[in-house]
Amino acid sequence: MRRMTARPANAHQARLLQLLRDGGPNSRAQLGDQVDLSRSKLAVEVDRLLETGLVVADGLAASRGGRRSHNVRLNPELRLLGVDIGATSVDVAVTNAELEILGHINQPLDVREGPVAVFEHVLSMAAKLRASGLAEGFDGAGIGVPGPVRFPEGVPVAPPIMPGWDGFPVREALSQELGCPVMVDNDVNLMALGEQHAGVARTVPDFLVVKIGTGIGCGIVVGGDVYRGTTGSAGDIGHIQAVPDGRPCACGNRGCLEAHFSGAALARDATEAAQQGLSADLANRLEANGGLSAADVAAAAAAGDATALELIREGGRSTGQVIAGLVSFFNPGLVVIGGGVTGLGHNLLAAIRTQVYRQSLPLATGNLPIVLGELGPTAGVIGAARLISDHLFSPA
Amino acid sequence: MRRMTARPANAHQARLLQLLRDGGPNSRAQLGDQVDLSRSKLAVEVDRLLETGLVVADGLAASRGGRRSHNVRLNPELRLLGVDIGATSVDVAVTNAELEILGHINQPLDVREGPVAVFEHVLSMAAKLRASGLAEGFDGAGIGVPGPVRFPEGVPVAPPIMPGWDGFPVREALSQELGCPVMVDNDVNLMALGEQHAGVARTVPDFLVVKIGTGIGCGIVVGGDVYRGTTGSAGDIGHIQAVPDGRPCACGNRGCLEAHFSGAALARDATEAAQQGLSADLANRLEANGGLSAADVAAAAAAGDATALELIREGGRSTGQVIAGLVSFFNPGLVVIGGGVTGLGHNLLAAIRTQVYRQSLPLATGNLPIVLGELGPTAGVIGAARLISDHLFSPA
DNA sequence: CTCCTTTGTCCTCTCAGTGGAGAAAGTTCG
DNA sequence: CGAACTTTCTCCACTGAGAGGACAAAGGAG
Repeated sequence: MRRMTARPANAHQARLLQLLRDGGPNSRAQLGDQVDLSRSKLAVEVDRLLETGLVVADGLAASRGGRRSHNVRLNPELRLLGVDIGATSVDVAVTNAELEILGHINQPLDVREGPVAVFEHVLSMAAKLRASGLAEGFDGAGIGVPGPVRFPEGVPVAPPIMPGWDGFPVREALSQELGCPVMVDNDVNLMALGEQHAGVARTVPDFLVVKIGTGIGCGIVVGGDVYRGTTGSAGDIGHIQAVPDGRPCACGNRGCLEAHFSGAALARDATEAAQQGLSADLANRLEANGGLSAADVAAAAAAGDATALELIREGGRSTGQVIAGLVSFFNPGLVVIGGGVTGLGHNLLAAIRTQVYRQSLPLATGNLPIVLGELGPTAGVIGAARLISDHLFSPA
Repeated sequence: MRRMTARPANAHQARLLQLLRDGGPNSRAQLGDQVDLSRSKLAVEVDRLLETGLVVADGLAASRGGRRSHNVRLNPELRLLGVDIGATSVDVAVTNAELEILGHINQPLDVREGPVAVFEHVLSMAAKLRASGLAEGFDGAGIGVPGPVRFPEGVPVAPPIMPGWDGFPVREALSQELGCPVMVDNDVNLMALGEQHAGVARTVPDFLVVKIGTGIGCGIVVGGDVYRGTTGSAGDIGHIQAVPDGRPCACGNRGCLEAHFSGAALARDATEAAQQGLSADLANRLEANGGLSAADVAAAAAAGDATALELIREGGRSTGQVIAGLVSFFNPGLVVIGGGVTGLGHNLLAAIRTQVYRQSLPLATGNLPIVLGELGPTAGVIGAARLISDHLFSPA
């Protein structure tokens, strides 16, 4: 289904669209306060945007002491698709042009089933959202995948945990299927974009987002822009050595952060502890569920289980150790912790904070907040919508 | 002594000045090939630059098959001062506007003597260069200091190795003394700027420069611009933990990279080895000089001394360990090794390379050159000149 | 000497954008 | 209720940056 493909004709229009996206419906006068254009020029550009259909009239605004102004807003019919493909599940959401989530579906799915199978699921999830009346079609889609991406082309490159995706033309294929522009990025970068747009990082130009899920990755934002590195693999911190001569890792080295702490590692450690009889609580959960996950450890810790708590602390120490190095190097204004294991909550956060504040120099940590992400499981899809919105709302 | 304070009036003029700086004398026609301006517009801007005196006529160019064109060049009378204050010595150089070094003085000097004493030396060195006929005055100066700097104000902040400099208004004070615009930055950032301008990093947008001198620091270039971090301490990698529970460091932690490898650490280790009788060669040098420096270790290694070689290898391993983490995180297109210990040369480089290529993922290291800096001791002063030149050649 | 290429200058035309003036629409206060 | 003040929006003349073409100047190739 083809949709309106209008794009802003110049930087002014792009700026106006972004203001309307981030600030909601607005009057010409208020827009004028923010853009340093003469009223006449502003009126011309707004009229042109109205002509394209990207922007529509939205009634009268409240008076600010004089004549009431006519509001404009982004066309409420516009629909963006945000897709966040994780290692073990997929999130698909529909948003309007203001990036408000109108519908959101999550479904477990192993990314290793390969691009064709995964996209079948994604497309059927998108169809389901469409069928429920949320959208007639999509004006753009952002896709997050759990591995490095050659960003300009939207193609995964040598992704360790998703064999079969290497070189698959994700952007082109989905653009064809959906009939709309598509942008592809690493899932961690999208999480960073999400937290920047609607979460804790709204006002910070330089920050890091550490996502601890099945694996561990890091989103890097420099001067308000996501930094992706030379080959698109920036932020790949899962295989930084956290423990010298530590556990063997799938990558062939020893002591990688991911081998010592991640959703997968934590589940494995907990299972081991349960089997060795170190924790009755964990053993019970193991027996009840036939397996243990990070969520079980979180629950056990919340119930006061010392072993679970120690596992979390130990993981926080390893993670904090690595983050401390990144903080010294990058000197961010904020560190956001997110991903599946945010369920571990403040126990984890406290362990990470302790380690970072102890190991980095005061100048770098002096005024450095280390916080949990605000958006939880929606960070990825909001970031995906933001990604494509930035693309659509930039000069053609 | 006051000099011409003309600045480009717009972005076009700034761009032209930068082209003339980086490409040397050039004809209007050739400039036109590079700037996407109409010939008429270009002529107007060049004429205005000629009026300001920043640019002067430079005779006729060779024919390109038709009428010969009139060359223009940056005013050869322009003089920039590059100052690189290290922990134990100071470099001062004079360049023309094309950043060619016309004169260069190095002088040992302990930065801990404090800003007043150091600037006395710097000013007298500048006066010496002036007296030798290289300059009548300076149109701008760039200053590098061995510690974090609040860049916009040009003020060192909480510099560990230079007590007494904290908050000293370096930029303002020197601007007053020299009567010209001054910019101040971390010495490692200037080294990065230098290698970017005239060294190995000319064509790479994202790269790291690791400077191993008395301490260890890292310059970060993102998208062609130096990244300085939130508080100006980005790249401060000397206190990243390289060896868990390793040697105590002045910062209060243990196992910091700087404690295990740096000019200072290497000299100390070598002295220790000599005293323990592990190396006859080093012992001889110790006796001859009354002390050992990194240069002695380099000489001993070159002469085949196994102990010296092992010290270098061990240091390279620690450094490589840390760099491997940075490479995974930052995914640079190039890593440059520089600083005082480049005398250790390829032994060090080989050890670093081995460690990095082993520990980082192939996607990040696949096409990653790790090389020694090209400019040696001039990188800092060239970078300093480049810094102030970028400032002068940007719209006012 | 002729023809072609390159360079530099001049002039006109276009168009984005500014900065009013003034009309339209509301509020406040006597 | 009306007068005075505010705010919003539209219209229009004016400015200035810049493009682009015509043409002159200067040189090379044959």
